Amino acid sequence: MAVRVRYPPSPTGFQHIGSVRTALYNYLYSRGQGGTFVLRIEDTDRKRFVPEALQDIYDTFAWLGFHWDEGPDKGGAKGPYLQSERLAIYTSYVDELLARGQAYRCYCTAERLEGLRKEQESAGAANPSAQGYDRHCRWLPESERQEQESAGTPSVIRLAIPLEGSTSFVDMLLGEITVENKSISPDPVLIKSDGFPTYHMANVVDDHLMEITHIMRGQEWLPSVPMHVILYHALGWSPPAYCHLPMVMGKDGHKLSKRLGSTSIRDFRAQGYLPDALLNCIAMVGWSYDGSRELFTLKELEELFDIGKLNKAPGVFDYQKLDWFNGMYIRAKSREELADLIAPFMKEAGLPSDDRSMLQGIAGLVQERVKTLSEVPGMVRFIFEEPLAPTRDDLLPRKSDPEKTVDALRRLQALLPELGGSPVASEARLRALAEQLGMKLGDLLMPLRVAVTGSKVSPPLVESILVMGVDEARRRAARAIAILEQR
RNA sequence: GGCCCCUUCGUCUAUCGGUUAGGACAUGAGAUUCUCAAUCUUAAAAGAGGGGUUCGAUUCCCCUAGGGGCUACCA
Repeated sequence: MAVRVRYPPSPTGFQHIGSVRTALYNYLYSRGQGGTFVLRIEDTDRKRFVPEALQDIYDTFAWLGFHWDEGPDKGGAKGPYLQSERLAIYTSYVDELLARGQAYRCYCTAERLEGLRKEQESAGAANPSAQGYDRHCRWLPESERQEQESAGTPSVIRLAIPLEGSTSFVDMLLGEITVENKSISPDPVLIKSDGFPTYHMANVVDDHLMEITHIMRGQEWLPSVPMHVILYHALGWSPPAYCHLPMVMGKDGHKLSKRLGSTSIRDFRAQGYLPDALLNCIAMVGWSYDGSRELFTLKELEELFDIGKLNKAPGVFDYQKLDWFNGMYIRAKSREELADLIAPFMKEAGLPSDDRSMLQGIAGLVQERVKTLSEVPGMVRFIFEEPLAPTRDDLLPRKSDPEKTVDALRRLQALLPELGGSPVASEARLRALAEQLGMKLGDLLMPLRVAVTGSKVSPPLVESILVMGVDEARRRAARAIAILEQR
């Protein structure tokens, strides 16, 4: 049977590291198996729906560069792929369950449920097992049921979980798992009072109707599997294969959340991470190829991904490692590619971003010393905006007299117009000057570096000057000389 | 509280009974270098604890501990 997997986000927040990893593994598995990858939007919670989040799903995966074969934007034979457009389907199946007595209407009010919860909390250890709904309406006499119906009391529909026995299933990663029916959430809601299905109902019905063969998702779903299995059986279906992935956690050891710094993909994008780097890094949390190789393109991952190499233990997403990955990918780009990537960040920072040869020059300046694209403007701002006037202290190397430094700066200033062409040739001329003065090139250049860049730390000076233009560099050198000559 | 899952360097991981327990990030030291980076070399760094099984356990089983998840008319 052809493999069909799905990624079912709910549009309640932005796509983040954890959700994208789940999507990625599903995608990779579908590619490796020659299967189909389906996107299904689980928008059954009207209160939490945020339209921006829906758009974010499309934007994120377009940027990351992998896509589904069937989905709301793409169509497909098993649609619609928006759960809010499938309401009639869910009700028809729940009617069957109702008719067979496998589900029942519950008229309990939110207040009663709340009171029940409080009661159970205070009962504490005295009543260890029975937590959750007390199944009050499951045993409602027919007369009372009629009464509620004619009174028009709002109701939900609950699944009647078997009171005895146990339910088991096999997880591809975790093996066989068996749970006592007694410990399954007592009679979960299938249809809410607003007529929308809950996740439990919708995902079971849709996975079956969409002929999903494998469910790959985070381990936080593990506890609800027995209940889903019961639902499948109640509907006369058999469940798909399960594979529960280890969770991705933040540095605090908890499930990734907004508060721990940015985890949303759009934020990483804004900070100047490259999609390939991010994907590569995400893929390595919970899966590894052989423990030594860790640089992979999407294409390679598609071929190499293997469920057997998944890890069972949850993993912490390492931001420092992401920086390293990003640096590797930035360095692997060509000047031209990097120039294109840099342009929007220059523009965003209010710096020139249209001159391609200039951008390529900048790419050369920063390529080996930047971890994210957003660092670029700060690193090259001095090229476009004259830095604050340096102080004497900054200009004067330790243990060096002002006269010598001024003299060196003068010589440099005079030499500047002759620079040009290749950085190598320019550097050779400066090296010759240093030799002539009996100085090390580094010592000769430091005052000029401060004069030109405003800092002792900068991209390579010679190349920077060439990008900036020698005239501007001369002006700044002159300014530095003036500062040193002030008494 | 109950149920479920997990447990190798600080972090991501390799090992599918026999290894000096390997790699990577981060960290320290050194080399190189026009500063900073990048690059190269190098150092330190791990099998939670206790029982078994076995000629032999990081590896298989059990217990304990620790961590995480779930326990909604959210997904």
